[in-house]
Amino acid sequence: MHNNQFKRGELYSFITGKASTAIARRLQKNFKESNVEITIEQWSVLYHLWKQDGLSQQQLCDATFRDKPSITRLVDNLEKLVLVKRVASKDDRRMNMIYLTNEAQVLQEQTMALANQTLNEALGGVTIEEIEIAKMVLQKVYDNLANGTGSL
Amino acid sequence: MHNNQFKRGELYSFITGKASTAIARRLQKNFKESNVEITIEQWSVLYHLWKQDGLSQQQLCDATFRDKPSITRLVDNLEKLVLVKRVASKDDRRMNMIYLTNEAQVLQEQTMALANQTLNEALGGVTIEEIEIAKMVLQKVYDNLANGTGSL
DNA sequence: TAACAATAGTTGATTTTTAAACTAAAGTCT
DNA sequence: AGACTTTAGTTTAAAAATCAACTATTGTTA
Repeated sequence: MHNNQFKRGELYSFITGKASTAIARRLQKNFKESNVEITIEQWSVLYHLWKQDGLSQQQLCDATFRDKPSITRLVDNLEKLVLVKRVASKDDRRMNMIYLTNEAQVLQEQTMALANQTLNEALGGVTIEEIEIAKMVLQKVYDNLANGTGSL
Repeated sequence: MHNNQFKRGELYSFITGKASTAIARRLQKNFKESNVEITIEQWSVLYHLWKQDGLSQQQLCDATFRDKPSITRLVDNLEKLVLVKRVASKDDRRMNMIYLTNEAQVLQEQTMALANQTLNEALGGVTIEEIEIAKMVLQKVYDNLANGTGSL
């Protein structure tokens, strides 16, 4: 009920996420060209484990914005690739703590470089100020929708 | 090419599209609560047909940023739901023109209202100027990746 | 015209996502 | 302690995405 009298007809891309889909496809392509044989979804899990190792599956759900079954299967596949390891928590036997293997540590530098390269390709011709505003808008959108039943 | 010295570590959401995922989930939830029994993907096809009826499947690929098999199956399912109809083109017998049924016409007003409501929920507290900049950035990202050496 | 290439769409196999129902382990409350 | 609820994770089934191979039609070109 505030001043959001934007042009509705042009907001389709906000819903479909064309830009993020394009970035993900390009990143996947850049992985493939460098013979990095993991999916973007798997990489997004590794990304958060590189920031902090030993997260629980629930923490990975929150971090990657995926639901529990998705994380279960992603961790399944990452275990098959010997990139992570499930370790039962001693404090709470319901929880699995997910740890990176040495094989996964090796991937960090290369894939982060590819991610940065991809973002450079994506953000060419966009100023830092514009990027900051876009980031802020996307974060606000997420916050608006992430909690509660959230009507304004 | 040059001055994109942004803070990389915070750009994760650009890749994962958390915001657009959140919007899509909320829209799906709002559909469900109003007993609109279609998926967001199906709706995205109908959306473009409401703008212009009788598009070919290839045109729907371009409009929705999906590949041909995806559109084939989406149109399959929409035909099962009696929301669209395939009509062989007379000019080019390779092409199917996709037309909305009366049942689909009825959905337009209700679902567009739900989409607007969802966007209002998503964009609360964001100014028009910020939205315009975010839209521009996302469009530029898409253009940067769609043209180049890119796929599709 | 014949040979070849490009385009529109389909089909098959594999993977991912999602919702819903489910098990197991903690926590809560009397 | 016993009943109830919550939390962490798994499983199942359906929709969708992706990659590759395929048919049919159209366009190009020698």
